[in-house]
Amino acid sequence: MWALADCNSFFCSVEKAFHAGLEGKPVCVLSSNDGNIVALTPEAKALGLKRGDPVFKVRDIIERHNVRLFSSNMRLYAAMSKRVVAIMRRFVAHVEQYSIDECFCNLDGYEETRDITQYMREMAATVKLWTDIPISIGIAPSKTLAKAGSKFAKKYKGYASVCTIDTEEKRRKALQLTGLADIWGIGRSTLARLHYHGITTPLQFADMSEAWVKRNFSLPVQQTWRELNGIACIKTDEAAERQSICTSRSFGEMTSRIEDLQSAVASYAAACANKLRAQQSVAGAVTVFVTTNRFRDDLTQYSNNATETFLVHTSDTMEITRAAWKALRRIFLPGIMYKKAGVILSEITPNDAISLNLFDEITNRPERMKLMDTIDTLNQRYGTKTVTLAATGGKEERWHCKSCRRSDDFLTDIDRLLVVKA
DNA sequence: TCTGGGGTCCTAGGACCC
DNA sequence: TCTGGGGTCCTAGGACCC
Repeated sequence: MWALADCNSFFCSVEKAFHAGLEGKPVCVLSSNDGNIVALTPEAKALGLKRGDPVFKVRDIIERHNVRLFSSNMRLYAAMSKRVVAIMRRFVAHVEQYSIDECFCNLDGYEETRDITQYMREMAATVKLWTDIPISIGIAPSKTLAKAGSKFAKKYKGYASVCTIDTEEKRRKALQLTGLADIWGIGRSTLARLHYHGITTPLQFADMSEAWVKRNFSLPVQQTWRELNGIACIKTDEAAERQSICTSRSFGEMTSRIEDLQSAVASYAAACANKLRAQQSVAGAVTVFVTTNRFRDDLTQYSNNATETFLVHTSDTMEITRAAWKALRRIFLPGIMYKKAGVILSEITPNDAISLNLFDEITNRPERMKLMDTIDTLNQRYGTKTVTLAATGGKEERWHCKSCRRSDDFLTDIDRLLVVKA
């Protein structure tokens, strides 16, 4: 059996944990530049707000109902996520973290010694008590069914945080009552095709013959069909190392200056290189992309990307930045108002597998690796921007994201510890 | 005026090989 | 004049997820 533990309105719940008086209030967390709603509480949903809504379009609802807004602070959410997962691991040996706010817990073997529904309720209560984060848990023989179960647990108080689908009767009932679009693995396009075939509920879909599903759909949809029939076949075991690493941002203000793009690209390249070194890997290629604001039909639209490859795989910030700038120069056009840029590292391999190259132009690799180590250590100890390349620009660049409602780094910055007055 | 960021996997089609 | 069959690899784009 699998349990899927999902944090309720995770980003909002984290903010609520650090800002008193928000219980039962509508709260939203916004994307970078405070552009869109990316997370919201049930109270905010009840006002008609939706995930993805541009803030400026729903400004009147927000003001009328005094919705509390926060800029997203991913560092804070990641730190809280770590704590939540650590608590889950106290209860279950085999936990697969699936996303920042979801974990699959393998309950095989636990059934024999205890009531797993009660056990998961205990886990949820502990997470809530120790972190203030509410979670909902679904238990079922497959991950897809467990996810469906967690939605019931979230929706109906009666489940007391845990919904278990462990009989054929419960499975059929759950599939009858779940929306087809809410099933994990069924997106917009599959939904449309299922509708075309007259299928409107997950139960109808699950009851089709396997041959029919194979004839009409691709592998992932076939897997979903089997999972809905209680046959576990989806593997999520975290591939610890990413195959690509991307950092991209929309700018606070559009710009046509190559100097702005250069400092933005240098910052993103450095962020990518940090993530790369953190997972002890090296990359074989770097891609830079730039785009204009696709919502402005009054401006010339342009988007392009270019890739530079490395003779020797690397995680060296200076080398990656240099290559990223070279790629940028290849695609930069003057007179264009740019809105966004990004850097992607690919061809990622573990850094113990670096192969030497006869034509390598860098002769002091060991020293440069040591320099990177030192910089990483300094930045870990004294804050992420303590040592950077001058190329990343100053503290106040016009292209920097606007996020005026950002919470402090309560969990990762010693100077930002919450002060409690009792 | 203001519209997110970061991933994975699959598949179809082209290029190339014999 | 007739113009095959089987395979691999790569890539772009689609679909999906959070």
